[in-house]
Amino acid sequence: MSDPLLDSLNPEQRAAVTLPHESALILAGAGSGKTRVLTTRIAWLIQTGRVSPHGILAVTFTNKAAKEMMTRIAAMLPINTRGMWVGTFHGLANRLLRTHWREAGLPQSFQILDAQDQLSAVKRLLKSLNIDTEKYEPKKVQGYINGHKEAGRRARDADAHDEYSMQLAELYEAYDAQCQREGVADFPELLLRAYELLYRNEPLRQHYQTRFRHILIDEFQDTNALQYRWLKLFAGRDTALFAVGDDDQSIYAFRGANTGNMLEFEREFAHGRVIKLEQNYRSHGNILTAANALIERNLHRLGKSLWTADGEGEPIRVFEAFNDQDEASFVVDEVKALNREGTALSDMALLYRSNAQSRVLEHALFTAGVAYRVYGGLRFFERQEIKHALAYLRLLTHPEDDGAFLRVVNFPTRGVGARTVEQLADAAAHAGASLWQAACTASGKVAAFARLIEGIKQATAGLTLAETIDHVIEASGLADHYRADKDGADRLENLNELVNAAALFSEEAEDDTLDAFLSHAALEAGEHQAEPGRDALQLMTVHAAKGLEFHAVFITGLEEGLFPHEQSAHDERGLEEERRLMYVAITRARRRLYLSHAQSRMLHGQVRYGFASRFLAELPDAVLLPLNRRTATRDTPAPPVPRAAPAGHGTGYRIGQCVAHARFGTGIIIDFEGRGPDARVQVKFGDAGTKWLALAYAKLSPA
DNA sequence: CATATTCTCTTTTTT
DNA sequence: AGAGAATATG
Repeated sequence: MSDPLLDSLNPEQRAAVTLPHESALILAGAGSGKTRVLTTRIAWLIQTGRVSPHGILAVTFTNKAAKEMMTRIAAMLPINTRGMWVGTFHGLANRLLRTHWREAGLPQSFQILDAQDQLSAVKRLLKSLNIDTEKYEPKKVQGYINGHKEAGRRARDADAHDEYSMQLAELYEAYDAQCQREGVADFPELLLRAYELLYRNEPLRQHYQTRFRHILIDEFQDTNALQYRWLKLFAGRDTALFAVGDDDQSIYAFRGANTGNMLEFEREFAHGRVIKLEQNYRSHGNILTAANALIERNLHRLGKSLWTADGEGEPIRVFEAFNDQDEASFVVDEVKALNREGTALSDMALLYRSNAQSRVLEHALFTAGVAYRVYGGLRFFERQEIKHALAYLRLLTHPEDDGAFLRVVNFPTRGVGARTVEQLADAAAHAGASLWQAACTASGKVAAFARLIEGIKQATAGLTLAETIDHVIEASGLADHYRADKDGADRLENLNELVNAAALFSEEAEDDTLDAFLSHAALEAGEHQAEPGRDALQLMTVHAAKGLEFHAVFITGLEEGLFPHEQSAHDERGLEEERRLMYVAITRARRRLYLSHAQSRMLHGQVRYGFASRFLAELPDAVLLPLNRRTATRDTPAPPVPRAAPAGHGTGYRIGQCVAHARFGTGIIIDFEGRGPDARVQVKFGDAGTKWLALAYAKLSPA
């Protein structure tokens, strides 16, 4: 029997899509059609009448993935998908809490704190309790709180044995109390609250457990402890869980993702029903050979090996540059050549381990006139001018929000300084009231601010969302402030863009209240720099590249200390995660892959000398094509000789030079100090690390 | 109270 | 190098 949904699937994919009503784990390698299987499964379940859209819960990690899933399902099924719950963990938790806010113990219009907001809330708490921020760093406290929430632990469940941990637990408790008082919830709180809601509320739990007959989870390897418990709670006796993931692509362990959930899931739910999707439809053979060889070095994995029906394809090109600039110019040349041969710029990606590395690359691209687009960095709803405008809006709908109050009480400056705010905070604390309430009974400039907000509230009653925001931007003085600022043009434009975003939101969303828009802003921070339509080279970190694919991929900065990053290279777990990251990077490429490293590069304002990444050595030589120094032609500049590094005051050594030591082996001179008999050099050795050596004693020889 | 200056800290990041 | 925060100065 032929079914158009299933015809184009391979046997494993088809088996996964048509699994009976039981839980199962799908181990889906990179490029094996993971999303396709997930969406086809949903379409198949509905089309064959096994479940109505109402009985489906599909969870992803990013908004992008959720949208993609919706689009694909809609393309396969000509029915309305309204009743289906498809979204991110946080989006779905938010939906649940908005519906059952009373049972969850939240105010109806509770606000969501993003990571920035949360950090300032923590700082504010520490300040109000007179806590030494040297000893209890705000970031650490935030990490502590989130760590516990993500493990499903409240302050009372935190183990506190010594003074330090007891204090942390108390801070956690006080922080939650502050949030409750102000009617706000941070990201992990959304999940924990939703979890507790269902956990404690039997009828509600039963309702959802009966309703969702199929729960499907994407990128299962990225779930943390709380998310896993969350899923278990939603699953009733008759619910089938369909988890799709790839342990080899787990790159978020550093923020709590637990690959162990996959093993746990297999034991608890799948009972051995595991389907491996190993046929890769993306990359040519050599690229997969390299990826497989690399990932096999990891000991902690479920085991899986990609293969392709395509040919070997081209070898992987490896380039060693003198320095970061040389590397960048190599990339530019290759990109231009590929582009001339017909590859669209947008089908090529430039990947790096950390955002800071993009600068040099951008500079070279800009100079060469190559269009490019950088992903990452500040996103729309995270910009300060946008956050200011949103804070005014939050104050309108939810005056108890002290965080919002503090953000804008003196922005634009209206003569309310730190001193005044402190007094206000004292008054509020005494009266057990919010800053807003205290402000309403105050006099002078604070009272003027309160009148301003009241005035805006009245003036915007009955206006549409976009009109309201427009009014707020003008009446608050934000617009004037940025108009007066000579560098404010961009910010002003962004504020206009916010009004447009609101208008668009009103058109698309079912619920276009101010509260809904604010949730939207917090949960979906917005595209990075939406500038579609233009053909541009894609620049991003390896993390940001997960889930994407390109004709040609450049992985740059393959040096020890950078990739693998030195922070992670010390322990086995960190190193395995770095290796998975490299695996993700390699498997982004369809046809052509470039790996480059530089002998030296500017880092934190100074030149650093590094060795080639160990990951390069872990790839089989047979698939690599070392590109020797480009043959200098008339129009290429002479190869940059390691720049006239400060000579070692006539000692015959210079920075950047390779030397050999009887005991430590070979290394590179990275610093120089003193002169004459006291002269010392700092040498970075391959195995022995970095050492200061006195030239008078150490027997060094040029290598 | 607002603005200029110095100091500090730099992995990855979604929600 | 460069941003953001803490701190000194007008």
